[in-house]
Amino acid sequence: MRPYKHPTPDQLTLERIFHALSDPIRLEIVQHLARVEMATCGELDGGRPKSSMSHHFRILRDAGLVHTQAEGTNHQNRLRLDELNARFPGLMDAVLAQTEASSGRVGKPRRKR
Amino acid sequence: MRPYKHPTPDQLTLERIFHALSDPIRLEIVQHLARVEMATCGELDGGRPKSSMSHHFRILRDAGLVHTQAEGTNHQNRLRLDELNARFPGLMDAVLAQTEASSGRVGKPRRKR
DNA sequence: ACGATAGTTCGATGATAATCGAACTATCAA
DNA sequence: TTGATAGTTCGATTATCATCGAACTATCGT
Repeated sequence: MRPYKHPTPDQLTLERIFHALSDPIRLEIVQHLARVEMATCGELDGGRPKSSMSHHFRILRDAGLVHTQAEGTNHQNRLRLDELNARFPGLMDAVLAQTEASSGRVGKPRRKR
Repeated sequence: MRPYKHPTPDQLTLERIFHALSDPIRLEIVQHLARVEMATCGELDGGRPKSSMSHHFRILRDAGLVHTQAEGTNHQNRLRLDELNARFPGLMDAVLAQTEASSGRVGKPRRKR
């Protein structure tokens, strides 16, 4: 299970991406990742069970929105911003424009560890 | 039931819009509307039952993507492009960029009126 | 090797959504 | 008023999806 499978840019579809972003939790994850550049799953769980978070990250990964990389015992996630901008110009601008305005925290207040 | 209820731009949410666009039929409807400016429900049904189409148009309407106006016995739909561009800059660019490239017809070849 | 931590996978449950026929509403034309 | 057309609403069925506990895998530190 370790080496995650990420779709290549040409495999991305709007439909899949829109489905991934149509869930409030996942939309917040994406907007949060834009602010912090990188985060582990645990940092964004907001008290939700790990299995739920794993599920959401998988959908974001499969849609091509997020890249996940194992680093020791925890997994770093980052937005695939460059690739998304290249493939769907404007899309992420729209998604992330909301971000700067509303700095509403997504999960835990912001870190510990 | 006649006078449709359309959300105002400030009532639009990305989440709702993304959900609306996460269905292949609805995504095609939107991309098609961008090409033809206006169309009745029947023009885009692609052989599907009216009740299904009515359902999809309602979701597009409720999400604020489409404006529907009754004209006699048939109802004209148009994309709310200006308002969408104002509220979520870049979003529709991304959605419609696919359109010009792939001119794949959505429903029936292109009817009268 | 042991325990702890981070995350995944599995499976069940409940919620949300798509599909479609049938009945209904509204408008127009004869 | 009758018939035809365009679309909506209702209700049932099915499919898709989110949620979460439990068991599992992998890595690190001691």
